[in-house]
Amino acid sequence: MTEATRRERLRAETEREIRQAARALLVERGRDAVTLRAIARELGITAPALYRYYDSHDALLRQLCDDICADMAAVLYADLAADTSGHVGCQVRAVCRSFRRWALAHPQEFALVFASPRDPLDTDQFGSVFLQLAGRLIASNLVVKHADDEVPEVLHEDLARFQQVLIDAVSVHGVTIEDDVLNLGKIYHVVQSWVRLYGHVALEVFGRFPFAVSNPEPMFDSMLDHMLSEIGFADD
Amino acid sequence: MTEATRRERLRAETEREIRQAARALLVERGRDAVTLRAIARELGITAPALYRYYDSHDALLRQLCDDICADMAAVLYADLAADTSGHVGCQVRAVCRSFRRWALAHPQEFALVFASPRDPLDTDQFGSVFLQLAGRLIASNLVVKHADDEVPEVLHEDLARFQQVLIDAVSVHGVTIEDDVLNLGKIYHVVQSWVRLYGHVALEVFGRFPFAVSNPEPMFDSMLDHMLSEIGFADD
DNA sequence: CGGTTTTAGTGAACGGTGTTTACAAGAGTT
DNA sequence: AACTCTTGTAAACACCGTTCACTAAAACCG
Repeated sequence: MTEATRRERLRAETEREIRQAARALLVERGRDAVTLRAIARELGITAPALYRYYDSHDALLRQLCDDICADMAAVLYADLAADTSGHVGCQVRAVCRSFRRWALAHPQEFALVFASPRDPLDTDQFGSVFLQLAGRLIASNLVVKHADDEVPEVLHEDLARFQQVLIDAVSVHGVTIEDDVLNLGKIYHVVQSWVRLYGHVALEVFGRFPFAVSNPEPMFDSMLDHMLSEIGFADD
Repeated sequence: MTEATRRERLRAETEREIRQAARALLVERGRDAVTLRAIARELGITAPALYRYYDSHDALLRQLCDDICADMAAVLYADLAADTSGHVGCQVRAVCRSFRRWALAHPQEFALVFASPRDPLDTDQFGSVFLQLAGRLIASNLVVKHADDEVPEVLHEDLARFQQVLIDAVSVHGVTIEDDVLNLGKIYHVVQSWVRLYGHVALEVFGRFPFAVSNPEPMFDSMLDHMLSEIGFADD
């Protein structure tokens, strides 16, 4: 069965251990603790050996980002699947809550993936996760509600492109979106929802609300309510 | 006039140069380039000498954060003052735009101050800047519009405390807020506005919109419009 | 099988980092 | 002038990313 040679198996195993060690260091002692020497120490090898697996410390960190995104995606998908209500509104709510929960439980990972200046070109898995989830949820049965003329005309081009990206993303998985379900107005509100979701979660993770919030969860839920009703998921 | 001794003046000057060098390094070559040795090199001294001014590298970074906040505050206040329209809605818009402009022009600073995991205890100047600006603008003549019962009851306590903090913050500067102008519903919407403002700006700075936005400014302005109308600044 | 190539790992080295320590030299004080 | 306080230095320690020459073992091949 395993076509891999002995050497390939060992290499894959070592690579797995490297990622695992890097992740543990990030979680337990922060971004700056993810050093080549610390990772190597964990594996019982020397630092230069890691260059057989990654071109540089930077490349390893990028890999780490991708791993984090993949793991987060798995969590989000799982929590989405756990919602058996059949109501899209509930599903959206479940995913948003899942995102917040994940971010609060993994602040270092969140900071690395979602709050580091980076070139917009290099994309990790996050983009596709977002597209898959958003696309899937939108495609289901979102009530058509928003007129295109609500959104400024300058944005039409970008939003139309994003619309196409969304359609392509879900069509890869066999789902098709009818044109009347996904208009520009709706796309715009999806983006606005992402702004609010991300804004709240990041502020909470980074402790940047302008006052001490003793219990942020109801505030988040309240924000979600407004967000969902605004986007048309009011009584789903 | 200058009561300071010669030594005190020299010390203050050196400290100023340290901050200046640290800032330049952050701006030009990123957070990781702000090293004690690099700063010392810039001043023509040796690294251990910096320990006469700061307890550690970490303490220096914290000072850097405060400096950044102070500078940003100065920019925001200036842009606020530059708006001579007399309309509070225009002033809020001016400050929000100023915040976005500053963040885009200073991504490294923004990331350091607004997107680093930190203990919520240690507060830099940002909190007071926010309070001053928000308080001042709210105090002016915001149309009463939002009922308290819109906000979940669990939030009342936190929001009431924040309300008091706001009142105190502006009263220090001689401004008083009448009770009927600042109710919990309004406070809640102020917080929600901060969520959206921060969310958009951070997403733009970090390139984390789910698709390539070729021209984010109109999207920001559009968001601002919705935000202001929601908070009651519609036709000010 | 025997010889060759490919590979994963080592150890030493280079220049960089934060931090501590012992020490010098000047400024301020009495 | 003698003394103290302050600001700097140089040396050292342990850590960092990275390069390079080298070894030993695995894989390949005639």
